[in-house]
Amino acid sequence: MERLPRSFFEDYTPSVAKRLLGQLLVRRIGRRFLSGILVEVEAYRGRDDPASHAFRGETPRNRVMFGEVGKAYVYFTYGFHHCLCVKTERRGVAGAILVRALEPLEGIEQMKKNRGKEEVRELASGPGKLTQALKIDRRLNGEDLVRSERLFLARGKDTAFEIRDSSRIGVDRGLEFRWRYFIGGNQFVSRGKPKT
DNA sequence: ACACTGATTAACT
DNA sequence: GTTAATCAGTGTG
Repeated sequence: MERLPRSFFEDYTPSVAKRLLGQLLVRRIGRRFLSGILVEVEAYRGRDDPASHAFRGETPRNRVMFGEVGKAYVYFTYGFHHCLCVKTERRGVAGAILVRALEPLEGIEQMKKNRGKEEVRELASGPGKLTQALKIDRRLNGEDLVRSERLFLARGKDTAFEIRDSSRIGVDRGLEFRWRYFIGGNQFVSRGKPKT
């Protein structure tokens, strides 16, 4: 299994986001491995991006978005859900990619238990769903995805797919940026609706 | 197929 | 005090 190196993440966030499609997210809990293919992501930046948590600068919550690239930014939202992002750009410049959906690969039975759902399509087809399926919460905020044994990214095998884009889901600002990217025709993409 | 709502927390203004 | 990078369930057409 070839892990993604630090240099993978040190670039303009929308570019990294597109390259992240088709790669693997791996969660290890004890001896158990849960993994999936990234099929939907969204890019967020900083001062130039009104939809970003980092738009108004650094705060205790978003500080990972300003640190070393390749780390996990995990936040809690709507009083219910955790979301997983990957830090990009470079130290001191805000950037992160929200992982919005996975095509489950390993550990599907465990994911079903974690989610309380049987249909594979319901396991990780949304940002809050995938963190529940993989048992990701704020204890993993700041985790180094380049080195961690508990949560990391690896090279995917399939590269033959069509990348589609749209505006980002669940935000009403920054609609001019088409920074949501997903694999065309993939069954595991979330069914959230972009405004454009 | 689509719209609306309740759930529940914490960060931010 | 308000809002949020969401989800599941319910009601309507």
